[in-house]
Amino acid sequence: MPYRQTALTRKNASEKRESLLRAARGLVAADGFKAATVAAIAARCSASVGSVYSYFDSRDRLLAEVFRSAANHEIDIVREAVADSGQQASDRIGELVRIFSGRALQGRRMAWALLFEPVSPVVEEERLVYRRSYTEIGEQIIRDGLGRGEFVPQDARLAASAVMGAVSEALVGWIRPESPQPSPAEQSDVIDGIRLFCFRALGVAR
Amino acid sequence: MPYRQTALTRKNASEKRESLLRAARGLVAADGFKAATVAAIAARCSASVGSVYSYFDSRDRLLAEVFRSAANHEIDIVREAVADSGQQASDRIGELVRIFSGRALQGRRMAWALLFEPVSPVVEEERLVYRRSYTEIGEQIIRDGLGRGEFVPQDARLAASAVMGAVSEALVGWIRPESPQPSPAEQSDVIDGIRLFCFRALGVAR
DNA sequence: GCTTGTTCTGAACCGTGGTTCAATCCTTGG
DNA sequence: CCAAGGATTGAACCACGGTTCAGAACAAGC
Repeated sequence: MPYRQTALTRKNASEKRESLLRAARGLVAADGFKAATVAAIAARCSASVGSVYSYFDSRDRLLAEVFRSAANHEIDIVREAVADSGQQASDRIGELVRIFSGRALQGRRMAWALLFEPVSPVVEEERLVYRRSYTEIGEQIIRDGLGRGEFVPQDARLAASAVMGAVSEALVGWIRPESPQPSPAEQSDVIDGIRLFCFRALGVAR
Repeated sequence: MPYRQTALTRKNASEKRESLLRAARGLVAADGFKAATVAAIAARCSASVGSVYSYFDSRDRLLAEVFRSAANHEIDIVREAVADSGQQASDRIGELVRIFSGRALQGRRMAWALLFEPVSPVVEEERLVYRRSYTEIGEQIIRDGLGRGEFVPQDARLAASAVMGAVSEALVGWIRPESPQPSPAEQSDVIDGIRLFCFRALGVAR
């Protein structure tokens, strides 16, 4: 029974669809994609395994949708925070690093799921888009900064990748599910450390 | 039939063990850990599936051993290249980045397997050690450089992680199996770009 | 209430690849 | 040449979770 659009026949079809997505998202936020089995998702909605397949083609597509919505939510927040309203590019990069890291350290399980957890190729596809989005945001800011002579001349694309890599790697130790929640003091130390590292790397004029 | 030490009973037992490891390593180097199925490994040695289990407890342990030996080989090369013999710490970090990146761009499939390919938890354990080794090498050099006043004061551990992250992320696009082999010119551009990025980040006095 | 169409249910199915083990082959010592 | 024990073989087994689908439950129209 391939997935058909049922919104026209049942007025609460899309509502149930949403509810399944929310259930899956909850499971992912609590224990990662691995925990979001079809059975667990269905159970959370007091629905049956089979009914999930009336709303989604496959578990992979369902999870891809969960990934997309969670990722978009994150990206919107970051994009909002670094929107160009005339400040220094370095401040905008600083905000990018700060918001990204801060949210990751707050919602560690979800951050880990979005950034690092092994997932199926279909979901990995979404992750690629997600990472690229961040890199593009960074790249644009760096390009702006280069235009204003705020940064040392360099390849903006490479620099943006390297910044994202530096941030991710510096965070991964703190985000990994088996590691303990860092204290607020540790959190701000890490974030400040990364910010400064990135500022120096970009050659921010002081 | 759990794995027993057979070296005492068959003088070519350890030889066959080696041969299985070499076969597995070849498969990993060609197509990643995923391609190293027990059947494929056995076939490469004209051995049977079952006999693999006379030499190894499980596929996971076999692959963990493959990972360890390949990783140690890489690390030895890097360690050799950055051994302290009185140069500037910045040159040593430069070499670390150069050798690491150069080798990754050369043996892309193996680099991808060691750095990024999803693997079982048992093998992931080895990867953790592997990454930590690189970070520790970097950390030590940075610490030396800080002692000599070559770098701007900073947390050596964080800086080393960030450097490794920056390098990995800048490389991943070029290493990913589905991406095409970069030309020599592109390779040296990337490597030089990352080197400079890291130099700036560390605040190398110029 | 009956008919017809729609949704829901969950036990059975399936694909994959690691693992086992009884049968067989080989080697060694006498 | 013949045991006896270790090594080898590979088909059968198993675990796992996603997927299916025949039947049950339900809703709508008459």
